[in-house]
Amino acid sequence: MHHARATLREQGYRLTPQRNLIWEVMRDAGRHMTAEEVAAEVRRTLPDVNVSTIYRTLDLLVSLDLVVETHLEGSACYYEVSPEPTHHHFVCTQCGAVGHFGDELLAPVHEELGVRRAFAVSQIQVTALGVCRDCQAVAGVAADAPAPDGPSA
Amino acid sequence: MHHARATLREQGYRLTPQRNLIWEVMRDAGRHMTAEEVAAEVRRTLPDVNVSTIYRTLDLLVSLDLVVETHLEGSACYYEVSPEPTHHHFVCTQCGAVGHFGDELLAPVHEELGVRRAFAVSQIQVTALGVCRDCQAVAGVAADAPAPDGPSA
DNA sequence: GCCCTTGTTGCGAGCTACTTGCAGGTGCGT
DNA sequence: ACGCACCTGCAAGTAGCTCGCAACAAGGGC
Repeated sequence: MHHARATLREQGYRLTPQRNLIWEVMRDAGRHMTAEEVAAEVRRTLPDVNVSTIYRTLDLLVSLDLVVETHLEGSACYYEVSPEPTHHHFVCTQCGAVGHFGDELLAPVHEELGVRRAFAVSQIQVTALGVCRDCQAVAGVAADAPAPDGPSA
Repeated sequence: MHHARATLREQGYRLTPQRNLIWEVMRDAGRHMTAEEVAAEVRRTLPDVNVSTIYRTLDLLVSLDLVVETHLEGSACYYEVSPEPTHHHFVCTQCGAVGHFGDELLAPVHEELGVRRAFAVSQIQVTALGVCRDCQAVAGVAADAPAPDGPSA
């Protein structure tokens, strides 16, 4: 639990209340968050934390492998505490629900790139977009009245 | 070769010089490009094409499945003419070289999501980051003098 | 070939997500 | 307790993209 603090200290970085809090927020959330969301959560405790501090700290945590950065769909970048084991995301384009699946499903990709093409893979980013079971059900019910193609939320 | 023009007309969109040119640029490039790069190339022929036209046209081509949108690393979004068959990218974080691999390597992922989790996958975006064979060779040679941790370019 | 309608374009302002430079503040080694 | 190097808040700046609007032009009808 104090893993991050130890790592920071070991690397000669200072333990500030902001860094502590940002780390705790990420740990407690246990899910991917945008920098904006992290900021909002952090400010419930320390209202004056600046967004540049959030970005700088997230970048620092990423560089220490304590946090990973993911581009799900959309413009913003998502962060979450480095998961063990590695996993990937699938996102429902209708309700935004996010699920996970394990890296072992990418074994053929690792095999092809690593072994056959001599490419040293450091990271694979995967995002599957589609429609989740629940939204498929809703779409089925709503099929009588065809939905407009814009998002309804 | 006039595939895009036919598709546009069929869907009731107008064939403008800008749209023609943007499509030709994409086809001739035969690689992924940022909107910025497309704009630069387009302006060699039509200097006054506005960036909003580039974005609108790229969005249109994406919506017609003539072009696909990909988030490689970095902030900008990349576009390329829809490849048949579907493929994914791996990017060398040192030299920026981009390679492709086929969607069939993701069969286990399709299986897991589609069959076992009832998630209707519409699109999977995969980007593998790592170091290509050539840069590994360079890194090996340079290993005598350890590199600083900041980017040197 | 010309006209008219309506889709398209260029322009400029605006927006989101993020970065940077700097002056003042603070963790922590001593 | 002290001091200084690292860190923070602030505000201005940037990249990449979007939007509203008025002028323009594609292409169907004649």
